[in-house]
Amino acid sequence: MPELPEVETVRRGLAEAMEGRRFAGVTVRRADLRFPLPAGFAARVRGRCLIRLSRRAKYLLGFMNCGEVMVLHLGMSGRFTIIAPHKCAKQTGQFYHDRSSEAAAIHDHVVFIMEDATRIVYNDPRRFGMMDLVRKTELSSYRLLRDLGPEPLGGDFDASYLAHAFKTRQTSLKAALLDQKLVAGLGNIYVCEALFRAELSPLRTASSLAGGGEKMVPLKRLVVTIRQVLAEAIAAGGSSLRDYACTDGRLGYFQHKFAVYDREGKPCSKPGCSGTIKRIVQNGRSTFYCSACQH
DNA sequence: AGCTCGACCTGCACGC
DNA sequence: TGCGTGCAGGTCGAGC
Repeated sequence: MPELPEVETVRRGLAEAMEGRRFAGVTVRRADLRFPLPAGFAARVRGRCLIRLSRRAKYLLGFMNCGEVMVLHLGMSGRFTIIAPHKCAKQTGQFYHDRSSEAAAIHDHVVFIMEDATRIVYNDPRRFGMMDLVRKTELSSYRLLRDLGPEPLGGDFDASYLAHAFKTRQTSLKAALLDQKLVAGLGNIYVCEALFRAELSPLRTASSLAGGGEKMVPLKRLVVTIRQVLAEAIAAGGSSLRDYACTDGRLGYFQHKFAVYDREGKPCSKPGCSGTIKRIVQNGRSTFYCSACQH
């Protein structure tokens, strides 16, 4: 379920349940996620205190009082469910409502138990997610984080950065924006949505937008729309497609605001545009756009 | 250096 | 009903 807004939604939910608390226990039911969990994962987390949970791109970073950082990624289908102590399943969300809390679902791979008995369950059918432990001092050189581009909601991401980054990119605008080295956190949905709002064709060569002067106008528009769409999605609690976006079992609702994603054949919603949303495949992934108003 | 593609997994919707 | 096919929010590494 993870693009930046979904991961941020999860982070906020987990932070409330975990920050400032000790791990009373960790149960690993399956260690073979995208990569095997590091040796002694449970033992290295148990007894530690989670000081702060932050986010970098689509990664969650759990800073612990031992100087180690838990690095988490949800892959395509990973999700966390928080089960508060001494509450019936009804109150903890519909996800666990109809199955007894002691019977773990087959894809519940890792369970964290906090000192207040809150259980935090990581469920991931496809097992594209990962968990690792990295020393805080080595975080910046950590293989999976070191090459990431700027945060799209951060100050380093602006039109002049894009102009520079696009200069040598002969690939499509769509593929360029999905490249986490260029900008970190965008995924298939929000790239489609941002390009639609910016009225830019996903098929354009990225380098066609590079260069100064007049060329900065569409880049500025693109930066604005990327930020807007991410901010709106975060405010909506992310998008819920096949999975739950929120740790409490409630659904994010941004999917109801999609203008193009998964809307093949529907009319374009731009005022005055009579186009129809098309679906094409770029780099093996679906792209949804309006060829009438995106250029 | 940059680009494309296959691989990693499971589940679900669809058509026959 | 059952089975095959294609598709899904990600990303790493191989090979060009």
